Amino acid sequence: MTQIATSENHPTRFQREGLDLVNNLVPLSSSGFYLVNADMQHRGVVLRNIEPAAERSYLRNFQALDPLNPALFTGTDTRVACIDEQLSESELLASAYYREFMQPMHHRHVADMFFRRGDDIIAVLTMLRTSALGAFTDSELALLRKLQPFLEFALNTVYLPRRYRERDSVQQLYGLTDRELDVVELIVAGASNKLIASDLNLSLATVKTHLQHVFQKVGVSSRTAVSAIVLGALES
Amino acid sequence: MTQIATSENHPTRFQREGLDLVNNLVPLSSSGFYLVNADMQHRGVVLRNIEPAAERSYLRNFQALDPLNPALFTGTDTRVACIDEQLSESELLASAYYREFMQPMHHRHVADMFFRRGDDIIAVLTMLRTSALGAFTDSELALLRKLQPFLEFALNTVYLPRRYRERDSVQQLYGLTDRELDVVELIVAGASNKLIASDLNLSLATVKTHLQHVFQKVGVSSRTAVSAIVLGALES
DNA sequence: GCTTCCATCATCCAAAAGGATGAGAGGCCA
DNA sequence: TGGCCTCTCATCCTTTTGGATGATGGAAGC
Repeated sequence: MTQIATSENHPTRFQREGLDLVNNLVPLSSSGFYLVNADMQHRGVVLRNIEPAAERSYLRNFQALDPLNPALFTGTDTRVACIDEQLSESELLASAYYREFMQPMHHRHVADMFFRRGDDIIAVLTMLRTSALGAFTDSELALLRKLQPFLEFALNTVYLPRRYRERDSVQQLYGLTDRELDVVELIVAGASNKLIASDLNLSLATVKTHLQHVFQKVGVSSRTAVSAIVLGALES
Repeated sequence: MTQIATSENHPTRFQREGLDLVNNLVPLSSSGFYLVNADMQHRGVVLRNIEPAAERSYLRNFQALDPLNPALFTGTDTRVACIDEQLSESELLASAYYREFMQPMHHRHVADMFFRRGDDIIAVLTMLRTSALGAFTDSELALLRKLQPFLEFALNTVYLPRRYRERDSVQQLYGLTDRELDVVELIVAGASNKLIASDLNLSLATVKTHLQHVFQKVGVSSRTAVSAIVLGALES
């Protein structure tokens, strides 16, 4: 999309690359890659062909009903879960989750790839198909299960440590709120306000408001200064 | 700043994980993952079922003859090269490279996956098969080619950042002139154009001209993106 | 209930940055 | 000498940022 998208520092680059990978390997109508914290809250959501409104609706109303809810898989060592393996077709089609959430979105088949740190699930890659695309075949699921270890390794060792360490220390140092920190992360990655707005699903006005608060807290008056100061603080 | 656990604690972990991945996905009799520097010297070699002596023999005597020598693929965008695509069977079997190197090691089929930073090849994952395992099929090669972008991305975020540390390397990396580099340095420090102008005793117009050239060379369109990219290249 | 944060969005205005283009002076080199 | 590069500066115009201010809904806490 823009030059920013290719920046190595972009916080969601890893997720986008991961989605590219699975989309190249198995046909999908929609997909998403989200990080979860200990409360199973979604963070850093990256979606392919899914409306942000659908994501919000899921979080608000349907997450608890999700047969692939990651909370159901903590303690197991499941790498890839497929909804067709969890429920029979008749069970699924009769469920409120299917009728009220999946069907309106034209999702028929779902497979989730789980990523763990220790026993905790720290990220989920969701793969969705319309009925036209057909069910996930055994060989596709086998492929995905072979893929999972490397993705999990890369996620744990190259991506999350940096991201989390940076986020925590910067947030504490300047007393930033969660949302302000989201904005700062993208500022440091070199994103424009417009890109930040679309990345975080905010209006431009909201981005600017957050940014003004950041300027106040950090004690500067330009985005580049924020970038310089934040990155400087991280080196010490 | 942030040290990446992989490169710090287990320098070859990334390569081992990568080899595990491809060995899980396609049957191989031997495999290797090596990093190369600008002179095509091997570094950080990790081998599966290959004698270190064979590697030394390759470097000493056969590298120059290798039809998959990465030097032959700089400037291309080949992701995965297969020896059977480069040479006909009769050509291969007649070659000194085959008779004196591959055959004694019982290698019959070879595919190499190349990893680049910009145009330079920075790493190669070599996959080897005995004749009993058969040639790499089109679908296997297709799978490997789909895998390559993600591996390349992950490799670049792990390994390469440390290669471009100093001011000099940033200048070389993007072909910046001295004056342009002066400007970049102040950009990264968070300075406004006005401040840069007064710091360097230039007019605002000159600063903007330099900056436009920098944008072109680095391939971005905003100062914050320059900052992000330069600092990203320097981070360890 | 009331207050205080947070997150969201809006409008209006001013300042800064970015894009396109031209151009002159000096150095270097074949 | 002519060509090429670097560094310098200019003008004109568009887009983006930053600053000020106000407003709403929700969550948390007293």
